[in-house]
Amino acid sequence: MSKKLTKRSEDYSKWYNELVVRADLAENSAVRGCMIIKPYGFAIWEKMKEELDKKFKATGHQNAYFPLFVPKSLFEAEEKNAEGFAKECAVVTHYRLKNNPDEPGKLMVDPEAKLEEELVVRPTSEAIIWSTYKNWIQSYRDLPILINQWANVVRWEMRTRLFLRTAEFLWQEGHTAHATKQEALDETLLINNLYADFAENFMAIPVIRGVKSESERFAGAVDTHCIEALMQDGKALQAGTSHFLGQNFAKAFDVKFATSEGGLEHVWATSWGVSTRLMGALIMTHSDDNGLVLPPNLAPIQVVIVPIYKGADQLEEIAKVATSIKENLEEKGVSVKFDDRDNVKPGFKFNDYELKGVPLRIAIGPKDLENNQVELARRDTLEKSYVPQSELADLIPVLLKEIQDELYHKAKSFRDSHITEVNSFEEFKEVLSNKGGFVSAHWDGTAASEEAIKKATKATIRCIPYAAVEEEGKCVFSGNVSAKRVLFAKAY
RNA sequence: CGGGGUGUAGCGUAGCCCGGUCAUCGCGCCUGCUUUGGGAGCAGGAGGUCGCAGGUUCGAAUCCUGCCACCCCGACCA
Repeated sequence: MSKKLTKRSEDYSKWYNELVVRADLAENSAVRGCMIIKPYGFAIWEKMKEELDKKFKATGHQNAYFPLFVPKSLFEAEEKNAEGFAKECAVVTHYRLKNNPDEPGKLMVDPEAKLEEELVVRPTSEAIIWSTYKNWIQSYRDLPILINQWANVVRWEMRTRLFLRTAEFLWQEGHTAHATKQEALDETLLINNLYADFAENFMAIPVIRGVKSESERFAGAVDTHCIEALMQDGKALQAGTSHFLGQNFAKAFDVKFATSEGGLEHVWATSWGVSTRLMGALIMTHSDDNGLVLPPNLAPIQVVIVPIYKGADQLEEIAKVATSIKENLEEKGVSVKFDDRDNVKPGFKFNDYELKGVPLRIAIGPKDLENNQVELARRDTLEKSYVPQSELADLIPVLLKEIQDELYHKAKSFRDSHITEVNSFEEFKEVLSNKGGFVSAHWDGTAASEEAIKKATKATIRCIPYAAVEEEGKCVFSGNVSAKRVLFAKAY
């Protein structure tokens, strides 16, 4: 394997895959389409979970857990939802293996142990959860129910890619039940905005908030809200979704509640989720030819200290200084690693931590001991400077904050410069194939035009932005009247 | 499921057309010494049913048949 990463500009997919593997985030498993998330990658995911969990709880949500298996009869209750996911379901049909009489030492599925009813491995949990909510809800006093679960789900995708599309993935899925339509609509919006805030302020990923067109809508939803991010190759990535489910699931599972006025009504619902796919967004938003670039908020190691020394005596001297710097920083809540491994040289460590995206690196050598300084290097800009040891504890927290902000602004200015307004289909195609990114265009609101555009360009409507202004226009494809511009892009 | 491709050490590969000291090279790994301010050098070493199963042949990584797996391009998708 070559030491240098494939260049991002040369082969974006190859760059991405190599980066994920070599930065120690994840790897393909022997199981078809499934991914192994390695400790370093999982530490990042845990930081994301922790922050999201905090936000969910601050808005009144609670965690719970529902079964992995969904009996087929429950799964098919909400027809649109079932139909939408039917093509990618793993299904459990048997519950026992036995010795294979024809092949000693091998096992076979015991045909006697066929399940009377097949179990669908959840691709999403609306069905199992709503069949449960039915038992929990009788009166308006039981509402709202605001529940989130951290879980794995399985979707048998034809083609998979690390983090972006795997057969099994980790996510959180919120499922709420409300007495009124307005309350459910508010919840849908609350969560989409919560996701946007999380993506932008915690992950430094700028996103566009909006609503999906009918054809991109979640199966079983009345409306799907989403946040859309833009990757460095000009393709869009759906980073999170929040669905207003109306009364679809309440009707499918017959969930009614007694109102305060003595009536009986169907419950209103939402569901929402973000997944390990956000890790893909993280990687593709910030990383470069040297490897991963992590926003300090997410970095398992925020500062690494690399000693440069000859002989054990010198290492000891450096270790004293390094340990004291480490302690001072840890007191301020900064996570620090002192890498005193003796089997690799400093140059190797420099490259390794750049590959892993550690935001700041401190190098300490004999020269620095003499001058009471350290060499401080930023991962994002690759800038190096010499800093007095005494200033580090104050400087570094400030610098980490600054890096966090600058990563966001850099990504945002890239994103903003890749939203192009077009007014003809020629222009549409030209921008899409030469520049990429989001194309802001008028659309007549019909599925037919959307489909035709997709066929001709591979671009789909990513969302109808909340911020879209009402203006008279003509659909870029059909020429029919349009009231606002929507965002198209090629997507992951 | 259509079209194309690939399976050789932990990873990446050469060899395959034209069968015969061809199992090659790089990375990694182990041991030792020297190194250490940007991916160390030298010396020695371990590691392989050449995807699986048949067949052709005196002889198969190489040719033939079947199977399996994976990758890329479509359809599907958080």
